[in-house]
Amino acid sequence: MLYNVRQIESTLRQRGYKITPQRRAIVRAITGCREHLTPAEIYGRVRREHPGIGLVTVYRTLETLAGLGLICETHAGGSCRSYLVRRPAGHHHHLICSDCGTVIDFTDCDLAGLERRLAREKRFRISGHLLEFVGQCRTCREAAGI
Amino acid sequence: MLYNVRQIESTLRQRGYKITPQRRAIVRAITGCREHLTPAEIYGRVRREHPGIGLVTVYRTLETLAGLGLICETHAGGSCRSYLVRRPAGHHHHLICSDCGTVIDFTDCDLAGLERRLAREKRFRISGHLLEFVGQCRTCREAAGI
DNA sequence: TGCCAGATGAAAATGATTATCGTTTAGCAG
DNA sequence: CTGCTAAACGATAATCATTTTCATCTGGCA
Repeated sequence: MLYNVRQIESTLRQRGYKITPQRRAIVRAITGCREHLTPAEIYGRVRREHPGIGLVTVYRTLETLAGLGLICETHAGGSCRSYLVRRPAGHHHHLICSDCGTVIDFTDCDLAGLERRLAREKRFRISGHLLEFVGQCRTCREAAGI
Repeated sequence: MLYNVRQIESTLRQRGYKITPQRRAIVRAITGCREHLTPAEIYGRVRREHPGIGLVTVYRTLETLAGLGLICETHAGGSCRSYLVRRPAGHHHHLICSDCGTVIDFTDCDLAGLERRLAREKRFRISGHLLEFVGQCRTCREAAGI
């Protein structure tokens, strides 16, 4: 289950954030795309229908949305640059295609056992983890095979 | 087991890379530190004993060393910026303290089952994964507790 | 309808990384 | 030991993502 425009706007309102045309456009761009997008890509899409918007506004809005847990980021795929992204609902991870950049989410990671063991052995209080698989998606594998 | 200066220089030589005083200094800085370092930090350390060195050389050398698998990177801790780092020997992961930045390596991740399942379900050919735990190390936990 | 805190956009600052290019040098051949 | 050459270096500038600043604008409430 992914958040839709209405849910995101409702959350923003509840937390005292104003609903501006810019924010609406950014939220629509993000929810309207199946793939993860960089801030620059989101800026490009939003500009089509909202030419006056500033890149700064995109950054600010993404930060706000990420802070509210409405969108999330990736780190692996190619360069480590902060890839901004879509909307989750709860704990999840990414499966990233190294060729085309498609990102697929998955939720069940089953790291509790490992986490417990590490916490004990290394004496850490573990608060979270980052897990990303990188590989070649079906489409790219078939394209490469030809 | 971690690579030492001699092993790294030997690998460089074998692959046809020249051993320059700058590379020596960079390798020494990296192997001489228990923690992960950013390119800027490495630059700072190397400059102490080799003031004329350029930051560009640090970047070039780190790229070379990473390409040869002699050093590795982190991504999680705080900002996603590419954290350059120490030397591994084989597959491993990181346990990062969110307070002091200490990085501890661990090797056994046991993700084979999950990887197989994802490959089957999502039709990916998985080539690698990134796994990092973030938490509070013993020292910082005790310091915070006081 | 008017007000004002919060939001915006332009422009500039910052910080990391990469590209360019003329100079230097490691390491090999002689 | 000496000279040669490809590789490496350092200074500088360019690029690119992100953040800061600040004057102006506006969503949403009184």
